[in-house]
Amino acid sequence: MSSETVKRPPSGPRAEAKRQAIVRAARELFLREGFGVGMDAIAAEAGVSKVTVYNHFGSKEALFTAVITSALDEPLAGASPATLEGLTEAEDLRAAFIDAARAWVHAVRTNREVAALRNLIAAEAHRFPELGHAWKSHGPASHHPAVAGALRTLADQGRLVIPDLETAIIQLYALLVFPHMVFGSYGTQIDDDLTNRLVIGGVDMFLDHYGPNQT
Amino acid sequence: MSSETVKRPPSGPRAEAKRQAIVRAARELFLREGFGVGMDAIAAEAGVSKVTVYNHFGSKEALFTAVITSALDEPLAGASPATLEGLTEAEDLRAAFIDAARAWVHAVRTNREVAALRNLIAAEAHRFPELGHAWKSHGPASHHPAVAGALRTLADQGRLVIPDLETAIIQLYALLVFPHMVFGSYGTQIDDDLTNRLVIGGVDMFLDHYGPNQT
DNA sequence: CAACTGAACTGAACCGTTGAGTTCATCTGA
DNA sequence: TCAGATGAACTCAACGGTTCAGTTCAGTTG
Repeated sequence: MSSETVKRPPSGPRAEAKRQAIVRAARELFLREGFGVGMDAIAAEAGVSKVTVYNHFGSKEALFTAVITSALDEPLAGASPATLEGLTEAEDLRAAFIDAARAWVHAVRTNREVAALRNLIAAEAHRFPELGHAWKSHGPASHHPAVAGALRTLADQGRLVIPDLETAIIQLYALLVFPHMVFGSYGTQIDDDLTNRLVIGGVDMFLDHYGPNQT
Repeated sequence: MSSETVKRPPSGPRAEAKRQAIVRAARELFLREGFGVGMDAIAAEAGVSKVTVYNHFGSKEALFTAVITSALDEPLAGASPATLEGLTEAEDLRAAFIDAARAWVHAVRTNREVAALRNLIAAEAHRFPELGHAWKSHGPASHHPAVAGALRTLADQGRLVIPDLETAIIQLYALLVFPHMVFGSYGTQIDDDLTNRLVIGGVDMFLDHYGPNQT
């Protein structure tokens, strides 16, 4: 009888290179054209034979999930945790807050791919139910704890008065990053000037409300 | 020569009923299954022959745009403009503000279909470029002027101090409705209790910052 | 009321295309 | 040598859209 080779993904150094090229091309095309893009197009974009694609990933759906999961681990959070940490020991809280907010907003604004990914997943969620969960857990929840920790520390230091931490966190997100996410999903972008005013105004509003001077 | 009948959509009482049934079924299936759903399925769901569908709408794309545009005119804004108007002549500004905000948030939260529609359009935007524009103009921009008017009036009355109206409007949206839109597009919903805290906290934060007592 | 009319509807078969996935003989490079 | 890559040709199913012969139904006429 024959050698009974069950279909397994190829391994080896060159195989890995091809694999990366395929994922990269697939990601780009999925993002640009949606899930409806053809496998031939993906193979061509990757500079690879269609058969090779099917040797690595057994199906289009498997390739799609591979793209999503790989994209999930990669660009997480940007530089936000570092600046968030520095917040608790800053001398000028408002200035440090504005700096951190600016970096954070910049990360959200430039990563247009993240928004596109979210739309893709939402649109194709019915075909990949388990992907929604993976996305949600890797989404904003990832550096959510960092923000929570920073706010709690500031409250413990007496520099902020936060009666309801959960609400405060969402409000902070809302004032700083949600506008860019919402407008982005509408296809429009907030210009630099308005972005700046939103950062400063948002921070001032937040500190105005939760600062120790006020009730 | 022959009767030269150019293809025109059927008219008459019975035709109109069928047409509505088709649009309703198509909307439901597009929302649930995405644009990839088959015309046969839509016809079946509408209790109608596929030919009838093609007699009314010449193509799948035409049907899709019909669904979108019909959905655009229908549930607009809810009851927000009325409550917004009452704001400028309310005795207790905070209480009236909270009432208005609650109604507004409720409208956004219950209309889960609106969010799903937005995702659909975003996902299929490359196939229907003109639809994105129609959506944007009918989206939040529709009662945006009402909010702007109310805030301006309150500022003129001296009950609010708003140096930057554009920023203030976005902040109001951000504090009250954006959280529900963002979470909704992630597939999760904000529970009633947190919703309530966000409404009250958001209004307090806004009034705290823009009220005449503060700078 | 019965017969007629014509537009709208039906059901099923059908066509052409597209796209996922496979097969296979052949090439390539460590 | 041999696993992995290649390309071209192929299968198969789904889907958009059409055709057609026959049916429903609202309204009109005698």
